[in-house]
Amino acid sequence: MDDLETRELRYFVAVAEELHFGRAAERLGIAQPPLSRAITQLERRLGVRLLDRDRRGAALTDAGRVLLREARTALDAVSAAVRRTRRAGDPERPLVLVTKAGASHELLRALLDALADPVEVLLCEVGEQAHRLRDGQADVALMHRPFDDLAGFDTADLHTESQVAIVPAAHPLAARESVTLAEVSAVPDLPIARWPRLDGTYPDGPGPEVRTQSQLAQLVALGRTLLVIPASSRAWQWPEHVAVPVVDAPEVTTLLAWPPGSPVASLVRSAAKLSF
Amino acid sequence: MDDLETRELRYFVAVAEELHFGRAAERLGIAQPPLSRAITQLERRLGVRLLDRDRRGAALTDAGRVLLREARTALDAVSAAVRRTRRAGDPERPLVLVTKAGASHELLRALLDALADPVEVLLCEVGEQAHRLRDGQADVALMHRPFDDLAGFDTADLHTESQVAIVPAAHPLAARESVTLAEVSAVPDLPIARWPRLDGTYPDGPGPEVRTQSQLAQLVALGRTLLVIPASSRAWQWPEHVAVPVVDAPEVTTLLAWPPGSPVASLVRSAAKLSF
DNA sequence: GAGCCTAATACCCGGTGGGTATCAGAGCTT
DNA sequence: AAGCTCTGATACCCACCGGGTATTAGGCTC
Repeated sequence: MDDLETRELRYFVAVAEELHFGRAAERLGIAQPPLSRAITQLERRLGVRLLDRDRRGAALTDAGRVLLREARTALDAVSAAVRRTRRAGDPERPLVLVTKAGASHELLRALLDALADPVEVLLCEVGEQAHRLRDGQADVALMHRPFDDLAGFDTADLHTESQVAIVPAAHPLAARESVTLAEVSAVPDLPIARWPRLDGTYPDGPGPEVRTQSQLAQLVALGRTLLVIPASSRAWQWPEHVAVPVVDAPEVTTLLAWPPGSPVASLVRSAAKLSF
Repeated sequence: MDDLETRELRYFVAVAEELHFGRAAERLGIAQPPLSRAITQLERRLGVRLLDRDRRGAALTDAGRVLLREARTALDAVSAAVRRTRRAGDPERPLVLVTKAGASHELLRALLDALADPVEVLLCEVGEQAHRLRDGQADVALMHRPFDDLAGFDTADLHTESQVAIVPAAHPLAARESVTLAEVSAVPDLPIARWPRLDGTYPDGPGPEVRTQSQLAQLVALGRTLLVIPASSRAWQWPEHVAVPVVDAPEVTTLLAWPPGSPVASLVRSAAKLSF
């Protein structure tokens, strides 16, 4: 009566994301009628209307939005169970550490040295670490406060530092000893790039839209945007750019995060202590 | 190939908990042969041996222990999805707050007043709040640091206080201005009670074993054990007992906890600010 | 009103989850 | 040592249900 199967959750997520039964069915590799029936049955079992069907598709109800969020985390948890169990059965399983491209090499190197066991490093795009951790693709993540979403993880701080602005050497700001956030936000010819939100849409603003680190690097190199980043991120500093301290930007803490209850906790904590 | 159904997880959890196919099958309401087959199939699909079958039952492998832990959290997440979706579809859904019996009445009252919306209060035993939160039976929990397991939740502190020891008025310690943890631990005629661990076993020690608050209350009332608790817990202080400050006991923080990403976050945060 | 695009309904089929009956092997008991 | 007992595994069958195709039912556009 009240235990759903993951299949039903997958089906619902597909429909909720596509908002279209036909496309969702195609994505799932099944025909449209069984999918319609499955969703109807799901609604009957939950006793709740999830979608408002309409002549040109479907729209989520409030309850549907709740289920979409909950179903995603539940499916992640199931995936995590599969991945972690498989890895636990592998005799020479490496620890998987996920980090975004562009994190400090020195710190990463020191960390890998501190961990005696073999470690596999997985690179992902900005903001993706949490998801990799949640669905079991990684055991531990290198993340940054206050940027990354740390909700639901245990953490150990590694390093705290201030931020600098990366500007073309020829720009007026490049001569400054230091700048403020208000100043860098207001530079009209170097609007700050906009990252997508969790739902894939972009906030309004004058800056260019970017999805990946490499897109951003391209824009910075072209002198089309400026960038506020932790001081240690030397990878961004080409000869034709300079780094100017931003006095009132929040401190950035590089830290390790892992799912609560994971057996990596003790290992990682001691490594974090060792390396700093 | 790599997506399990919750049914398979439920079956495995039952076997892993009973360590006996027959009893597990009975608990699940199915016959033993299909259960054996399901577990075998699960092992084949994961490519990992989960149980060492034996003449007198079964024992978990390392991978099996991993799957047991992961499967429980995944099943909790699925239950949470069902509960929260049902509640989201209910037009006059109350917020469900879970607290252990014996928490401060004044604080709880102030909190309920601060929350404009109707709130349903759910009482549970010590240490059970986290589970109620994880499987969606509650939206927010009143918990205590450093006692409760806060892993995986967002929190807002409400109140911090020191601890006192509750001892019979006739006892020598009752005359003291203050005591230390070392002193109260060493009182031979009032050994501190032992609570079960997460797996249900008890740590060694001279004190009586308790499972519930009321059992403990009984023992305290009988003068068979002493108790170190936050100073505000007046409910424990009968006329024939006195409270003696414990100078080196850790401060106890009463706080609200909720699952990350929950829409109650903003509501609860503002209420927490209002009430203190 | 014709044509379309949507989701829902009708109906059939095959796979598989669950049932009973039975087997197989490792301790006990005597 | 033979047999009993308790375990999980195997064999086999059935019925349900998840998935398929064909079709219907609305509502929009032109």
